[in-house]
Amino acid sequence: MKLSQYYAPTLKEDPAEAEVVSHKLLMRAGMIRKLTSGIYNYLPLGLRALNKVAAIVREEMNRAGAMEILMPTVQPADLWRETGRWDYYGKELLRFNDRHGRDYCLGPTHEEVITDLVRGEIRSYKQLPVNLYQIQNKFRDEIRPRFGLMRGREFLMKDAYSFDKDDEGAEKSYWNMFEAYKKAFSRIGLRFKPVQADSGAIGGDFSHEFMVLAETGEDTIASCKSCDFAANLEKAKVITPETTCRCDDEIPALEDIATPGKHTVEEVCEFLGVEPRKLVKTLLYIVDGNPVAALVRGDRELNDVKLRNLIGGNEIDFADEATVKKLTGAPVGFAGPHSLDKDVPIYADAELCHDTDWIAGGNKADTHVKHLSLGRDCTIEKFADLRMIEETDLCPECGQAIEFTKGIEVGHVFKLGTKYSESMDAKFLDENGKEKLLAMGCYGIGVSRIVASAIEQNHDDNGCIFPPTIAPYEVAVISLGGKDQAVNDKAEELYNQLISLGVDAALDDRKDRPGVKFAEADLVGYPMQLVLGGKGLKNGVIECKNRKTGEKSELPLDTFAEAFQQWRKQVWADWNLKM
RNA sequence: CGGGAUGUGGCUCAGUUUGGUAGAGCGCUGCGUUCGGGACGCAGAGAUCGAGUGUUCAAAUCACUCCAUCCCGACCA
Repeated sequence: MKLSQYYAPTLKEDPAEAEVVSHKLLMRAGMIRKLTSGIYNYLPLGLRALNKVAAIVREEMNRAGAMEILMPTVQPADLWRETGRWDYYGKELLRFNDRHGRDYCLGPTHEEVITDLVRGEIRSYKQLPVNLYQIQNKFRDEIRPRFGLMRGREFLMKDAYSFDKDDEGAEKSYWNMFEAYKKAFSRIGLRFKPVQADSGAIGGDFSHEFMVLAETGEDTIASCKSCDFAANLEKAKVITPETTCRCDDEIPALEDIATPGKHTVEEVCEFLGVEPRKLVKTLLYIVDGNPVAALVRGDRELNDVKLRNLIGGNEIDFADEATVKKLTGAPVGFAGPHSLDKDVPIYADAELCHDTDWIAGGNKADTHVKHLSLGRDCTIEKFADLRMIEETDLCPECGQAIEFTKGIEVGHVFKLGTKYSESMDAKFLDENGKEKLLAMGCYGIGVSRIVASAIEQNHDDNGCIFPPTIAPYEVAVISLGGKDQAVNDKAEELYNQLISLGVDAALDDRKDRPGVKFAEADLVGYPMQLVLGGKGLKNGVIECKNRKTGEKSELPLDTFAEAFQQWRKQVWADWNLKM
């Protein structure tokens, strides 16, 4: 590629719309341009990086035995109605009609289509297992797209679906994908971590997310400093130390206390002069249309995913003001567990049975109660792990200290079970001639998001620092010849030589001043830069710079090919990558 | 959807308070000088001031409506 003829419009200043580094640099380096909110054009450089990521993912998928297919972006509503997700999926699903008024949507994921594709075709256990994948644009009408490629509405994704004859096989497929993901992300050059995750709306038995470790990550990971444990915050179990249950301790009778205008835990504590840990926080939720109360200690956060999973619900939301008033008889801020509407089941965090004599809301305006006993004064449906893990908590697996880090989710693997095969009636005959449901798994990788997260993880003040495996071009040959044709000719010769060696090389043969070329090479983030000037040519050397380490040295021109390969090996080694 | 902000040459922004000739820097074109870390001089091109309606002799500027974008929140296989 010759830069003099290339389309890569760079920007000197950060675009106003960009907030995070990857977005700013992707724009500045001329790799992407926004079309509209959350939807981007890929320019030549950006597309090349994207394609390189896709190529690595494809190779690892193929190597793992998956087979590539391509499904449509437009999907008929009927399939989504079969699984119930037409109603359930919500506004994220972009729906529209064709000229006949039939309902369609843009595919945010393809469980329905793939299941439809294989049902009827897979009739025998002898055809199993099968793993099919595609690399295709997805569309999700995100409530709030942001951060450029990190959370777009249209984005490139690799999604794979496995079909097995039984649970054991499905689990094998799952771990097979898990390993393939580790290989792919390692090859790309990312620092990442697989973490336990909630399987969310897609359902299923268990699931892992692959997180790229970066400050700008939208997710928080709790990981153990001593063992392998790592989990998304919403998934992380909290182990409550075993102590005696104190719910039935003898304590004074329940008593009202006036707390005029004190709604929050903080206000109540300050007003009464007590520690938040002596309060019971009562939270009212609506789960699939039914009211539910959840109790956590005053100084804790409720983890609503845990609550939802405990109840086995789908949709969970805070109760609105009117509902709270109806259930408690009081305005928001005074809910308590002792005199709630009888139809509201109460779930309490496990920690709460280890103390008593609580302060809680009074279910009356401007009133709280003291001397509350959960055993005596209320009916608790169940004590369970309901709270959010905190950094001071101990590892749920080994009991050692944990830490919180930020991560970007670039991959997610799910063991689905028979959720979709059941609703879509995808069956086969097993060894005994018995009809059985296909055991499924699904596995996603955010290809475009990887490009952004690679930049989040690897950049400096001057621009991107691409890992050599996914850089748009691995090497930039920068000619500083100007009017000195001998230098320009030699630079072009070296560039051609690199190409014949099978290296993705770019030649900066533009008429610009050296400073401009250096600045842009750093901005785009070619992992290797080769700079040829008049002096170098005279001395028979070309200068080389490792973008990652900043290290500069010289390569002899007479044994260039050999010297280059050696240097290249070193650069890859600095990335911890194998060629 | 709730809260906040912004919309002025391709880009970054000033001008709006107090209505009166549409600006700067970067980028772009031409000429010249310069040429190892985003050069300099001279001369140029380039704008329905987000859209509509209204107030006014006069609107980028005031009022109303709408649209778009960004940030915070809820949401998120």
